[in-house]
Amino acid sequence: MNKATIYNVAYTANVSLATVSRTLNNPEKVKPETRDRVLRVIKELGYKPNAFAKGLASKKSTTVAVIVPDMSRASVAEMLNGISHEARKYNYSLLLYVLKDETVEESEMMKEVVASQVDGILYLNDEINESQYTMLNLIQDEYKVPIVLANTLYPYDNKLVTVCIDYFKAAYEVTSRLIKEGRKDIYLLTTARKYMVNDLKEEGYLKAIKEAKIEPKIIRTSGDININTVHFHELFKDNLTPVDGIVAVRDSIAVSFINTMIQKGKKIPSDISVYGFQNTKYASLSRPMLSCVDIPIEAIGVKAMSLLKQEIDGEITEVKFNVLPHSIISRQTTK
Amino acid sequence: MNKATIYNVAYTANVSLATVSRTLNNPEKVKPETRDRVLRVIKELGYKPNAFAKGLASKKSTTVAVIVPDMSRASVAEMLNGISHEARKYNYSLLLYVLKDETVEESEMMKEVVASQVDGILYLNDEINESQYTMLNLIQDEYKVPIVLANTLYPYDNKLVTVCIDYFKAAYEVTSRLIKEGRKDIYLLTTARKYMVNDLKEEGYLKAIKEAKIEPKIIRTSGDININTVHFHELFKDNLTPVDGIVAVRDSIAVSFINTMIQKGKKIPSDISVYGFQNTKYASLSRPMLSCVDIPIEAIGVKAMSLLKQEIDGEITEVKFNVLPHSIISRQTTK
DNA sequence: CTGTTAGCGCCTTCAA
DNA sequence: TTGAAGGCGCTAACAG
Repeated sequence: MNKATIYNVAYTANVSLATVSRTLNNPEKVKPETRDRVLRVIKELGYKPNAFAKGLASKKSTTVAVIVPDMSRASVAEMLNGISHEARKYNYSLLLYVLKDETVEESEMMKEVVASQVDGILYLNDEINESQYTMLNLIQDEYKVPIVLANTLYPYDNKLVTVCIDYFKAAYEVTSRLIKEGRKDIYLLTTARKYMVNDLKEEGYLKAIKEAKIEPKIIRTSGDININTVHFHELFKDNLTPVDGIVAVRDSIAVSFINTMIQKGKKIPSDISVYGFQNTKYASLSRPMLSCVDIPIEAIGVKAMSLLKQEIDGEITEVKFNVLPHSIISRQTTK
Repeated sequence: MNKATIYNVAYTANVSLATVSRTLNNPEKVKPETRDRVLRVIKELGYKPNAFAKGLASKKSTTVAVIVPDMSRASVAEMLNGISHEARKYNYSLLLYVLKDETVEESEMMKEVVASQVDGILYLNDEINESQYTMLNLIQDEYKVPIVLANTLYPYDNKLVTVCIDYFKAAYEVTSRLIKEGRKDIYLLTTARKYMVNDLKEEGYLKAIKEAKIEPKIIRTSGDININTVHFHELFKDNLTPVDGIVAVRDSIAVSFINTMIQKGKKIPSDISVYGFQNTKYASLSRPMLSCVDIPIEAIGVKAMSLLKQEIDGEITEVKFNVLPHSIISRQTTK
């Protein structure tokens, strides 16, 4: 049983508890010899400071909350790798909150998050709307707890620090590439549920389409693979609806579209060129391998965590929007 | 700023702080009228108990640690959905520790985990070996913190509560099915890094192979898609090596094998039948859709969390091994 | 450079 | 049914 407290250490090292606390938190303020002695005792006794007592006394937890929409989204999981890696550098712990199947209201949950005394909040929910943004802003102001948005954004305001890519531009670019390939019937495959990030992709798509003076075609489908597969089958049932280009807002949607169409005898990319979005494992595991926008998701996680750490340390960052560079990966589903 | 403490509530409700504490933790010990009054004030003031003070005083955190090997593994992410859902029922928080890219020793990290005062630990790392198991056991005994293993197991001992499926049997079953299909050159595709769960799958495979008196063929490859794709290309380069059946320890390995072989002109399943393991999204997104062992991963998460909760509450469970039923899903890569 | 002391906010006996 | 008081383990002035 780890009953070693700071008192035990102080006693056997023949110092006061204050000295023990110092060698741990401000080593430079302790004479090297005593410091070494204390350190030795700490090791001997296997002493680890009690996180609660420390937090209560110092008002800091070295813990940040991570709010995610759904763990099974590949992008979220990969971002967490980056966040975790960076957090370890600062010795920060991660408190995980999954919004999926939410029974409590989100604002209520955020208050619980704050009550858990986290030093900061990482918000990875891309399905953000105005009321949520306002709520987050309120939380940040009222409780003085810094919040960083990662791989999402709310472009109409800049109160919250944000790490993202230029979704608009990325969508514009891939759509333009399809147009340059000579594609005329280019569909955007997006989610039925509307939200900011996908709205931006839609705008980028529309801009390129309008510039080329061709007709925009948008299919709003489910994020669920099984549902959208059925949906695609239905939509292109007769094989008469012309389609020769695809921009999908998620890799998984692109892959299930490809599977559906190949089953119908279409050739990819000769008949239809396809771009996905994100560059998850789905993209490398599809056949043909999916061309897509590469979102540097781990880097976004790392950057978000490091900015949050800065905010926690009181280094106010003037630049709220941190737009990381994306790239376009040409694999086998485009020419 | 949420400076509302228990004192504020007590003051404006005209009671002592003890009463406030009671209405929150032992409501039945408070007269309904006072209780209602206190509750009203709590709401008015937006009071949320400080988690640190509460933890320090009560010695409980209502927080469990979740130790995972790598977030980007689909199985891990999906299990977390289940865990999170169940944890919410008990109002438990999740502290996330990712082992990937570990710089510190695992036993050292576990001590940090314990120092963070979690009430219990969920260990989702399937790459467990004897020394780790011993270490976990030590932690559980020494610090009196319950540990539950989820989707992994160490079959040679039964000190730790475990939730898993019968990996051995599952592998035996799918291998047997391939044999019944008339397959003769059945490969096991497993990871180069040896670990318990995959060793069990290997044993199940070997048992079926031996019973059928055919030759076992095992390929140990990487968990990394790009690497194992190259590996498969190399191994079956000449197209002369006979192969007509596959059991892969992970869906992703099965899918990359399929892609490689189809590229070489093989037909699935007429030339080669393939079984994967897990039933992740990769299985439904492959073409043809992957037949595989279905591991009820969310259910494992739920069960693990609920057992952990029981242990925390002192309800010692006699049954250490909880083997959940798996099933075999026949899709398009088998006859 | 080190020790003393007063909290941090809450829970939990013990009395009343 | 309620209140008073001690203490959980640690940090952070303030002295020395």
